[in-house]
Amino acid sequence: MTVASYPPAPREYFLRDARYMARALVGAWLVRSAPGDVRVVRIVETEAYRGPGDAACHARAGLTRRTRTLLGPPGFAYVFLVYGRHECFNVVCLRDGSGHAVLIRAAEPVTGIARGSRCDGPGRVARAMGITRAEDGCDLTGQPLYVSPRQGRVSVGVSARVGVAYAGEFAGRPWRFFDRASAHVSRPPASAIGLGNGKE
DNA sequence: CATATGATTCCA
DNA sequence: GGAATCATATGA
Repeated sequence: MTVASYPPAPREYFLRDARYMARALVGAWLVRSAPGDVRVVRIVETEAYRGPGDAACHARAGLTRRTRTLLGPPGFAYVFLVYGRHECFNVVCLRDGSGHAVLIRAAEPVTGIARGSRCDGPGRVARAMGITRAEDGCDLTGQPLYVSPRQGRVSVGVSARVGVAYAGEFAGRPWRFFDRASAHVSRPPASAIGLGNGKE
């Protein structure tokens, strides 16, 4: 397999609500293609963040230094630091100023990922792909970092988002999506099907 | 300027 | 179970 097997998605691919974008990204590929550094992972878990009206979305703060790319045009990377140590990688979508984005929460190593390096968990995905805040605002429709659409079918599970308990009624919205067949989802899918996970 | 906290991970 | 660790957002 070469990078040619994973063509970049065009801008139009990103012009949709985060709910649909998040679902579409399950099974899609995230590719880093730079001279001497080719990495590919298969996305298996995502979450939708839906703009200023979503109490869990950073866009609720309005236009600030941090939300500049989140509130920018679709098809670009929104990368932020959480808990002072972990970078989180998001795909901005829908339309310029909408504040919609999809958090990539977990992936499966495909190519160029160091052996033993895990990709389950948003901080780990970013680290495995070498994504830092330096990539914030990066255009995702071409090299060096891009998304390649899913090939084939995927059975997608749905659950509430993780780590957003502070968001009131929005904490329970079923805006997390994952590949039911993947062993690399960051949390047990059991929490997903409404059976509860013993917490919260 | 001061302070609280987080879209998490790692270790005990 | 709890600490780590710092940029951001918010309020004085």
